Amino acid sequence: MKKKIYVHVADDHKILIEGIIAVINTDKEIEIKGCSLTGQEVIKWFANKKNSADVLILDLTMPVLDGFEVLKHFKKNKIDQKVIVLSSYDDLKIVQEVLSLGCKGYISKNSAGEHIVNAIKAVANDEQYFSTDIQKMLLKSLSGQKVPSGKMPEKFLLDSLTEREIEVLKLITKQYSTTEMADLMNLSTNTVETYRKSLLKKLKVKNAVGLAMYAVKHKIV
Amino acid sequence: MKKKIYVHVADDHKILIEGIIAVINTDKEIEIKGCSLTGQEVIKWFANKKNSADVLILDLTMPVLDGFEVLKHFKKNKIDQKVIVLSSYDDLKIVQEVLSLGCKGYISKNSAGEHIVNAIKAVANDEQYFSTDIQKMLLKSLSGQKVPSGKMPEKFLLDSLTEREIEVLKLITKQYSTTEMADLMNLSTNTVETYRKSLLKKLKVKNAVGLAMYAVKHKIV
DNA sequence: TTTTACCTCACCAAAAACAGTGATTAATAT
DNA sequence: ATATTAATCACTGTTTTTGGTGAGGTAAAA
Repeated sequence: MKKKIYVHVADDHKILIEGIIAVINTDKEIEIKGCSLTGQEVIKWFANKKNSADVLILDLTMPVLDGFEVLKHFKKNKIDQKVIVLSSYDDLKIVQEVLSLGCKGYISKNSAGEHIVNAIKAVANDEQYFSTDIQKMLLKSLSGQKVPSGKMPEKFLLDSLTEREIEVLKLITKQYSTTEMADLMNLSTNTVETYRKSLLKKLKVKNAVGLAMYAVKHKIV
Repeated sequence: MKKKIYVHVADDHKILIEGIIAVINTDKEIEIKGCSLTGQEVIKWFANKKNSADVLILDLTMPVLDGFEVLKHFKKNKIDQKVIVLSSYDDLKIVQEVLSLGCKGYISKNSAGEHIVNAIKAVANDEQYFSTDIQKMLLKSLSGQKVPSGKMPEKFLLDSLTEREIEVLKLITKQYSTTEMADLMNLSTNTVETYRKSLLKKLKVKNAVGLAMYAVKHKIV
């Protein structure tokens, strides 16, 4: 019998935690050592010297403190905690961000539950682990290919807009047409259209209405 | 041995589905009869006469068609399907909305997994079921107390416009194109365009973005 | 120094939106 | 009985948006 692997699970949805526990319990080698519903709880739990876990399964979107904050906390305080991120986001930038923050594995929530068990074992054994969709994405980017942007938290989307794009976005919400904007900004209509297309792509919406709704939601207007 | 209860699960996150299945499998009385990842899949599944389920567990946020649209489809086509909504939203208006659309139970994703089993049994037995947090909220509102608004998607209500126009307006804010609306509402594109033009005239705006902004301004967003 | 990000513009093609006019039916109100 | 309103659809246009590809210049960063 190998040594047991102890795991801590953090996600704001209890039901998902229970699902993970159910999946993990099918494997005798792994044991749950506790779970948290917020990033704050995670940090508190690991701050207690009586607590420890070989692997932390970490969701990125949680109230109070999110997964990014937890990873930053570990890095800042030089706590060498093995972390597997379990997220519904599948954007390259997000993956790169958490990897730079020291996470050792990344599993998309869209992948099958068995992957969690494999990931835990790999990471506990000082390897890295990525679910197949994430693996493909990383390989693609390493081979220099462009990776289309995927689902990601909105705070990242906002940052990715340039000044000009935000200008155009504001004018769109004021019902300006492309020619009117080009006039006002002293640009060619082609240029304005380029920004328009770039906005659609970056914010992952279908049309100008989607842009307007996004702008409202994020108080850009 | 009682008669088995057959259940269909719809959620865009496979892992959550697996979690639910794991929880449900602890109870011999209940059996999974299929699952869907989008609202469109749900509708298609139930449209097939070979398929049926006593209870549908329904997420509200799904791609292609969301949970609201699924409930609307059932109501419109007078399909008497027992539905339990499983959502991360905990706003009173959302709960009222889905109840008015005929749903029989509402479980917050923050509640423990055992509730799902209880909910399924209750609803299969023609009762209603709400997780404790939702119950508290409903009681509070029934006793006339104000309920603070919780997490919710974008919703609104409007006057002076006809029902059909409001429907179209709602869909426009969701980035539907005219053909998509015509498809969904079983109308000709000409008709939908008529509503569109009528909206532009009545609300005195230039384009679809103006409509969307109006919708936002005159409602709860 | 090389790479990357941003701003700028062009050309092409298809899809969608916008504009106006008019018409039928059914229900409702006067 | 008649007028109004809502819902439905058609025909014919023009304008705008959307999608894709490509590319030059500049400034900052690695």
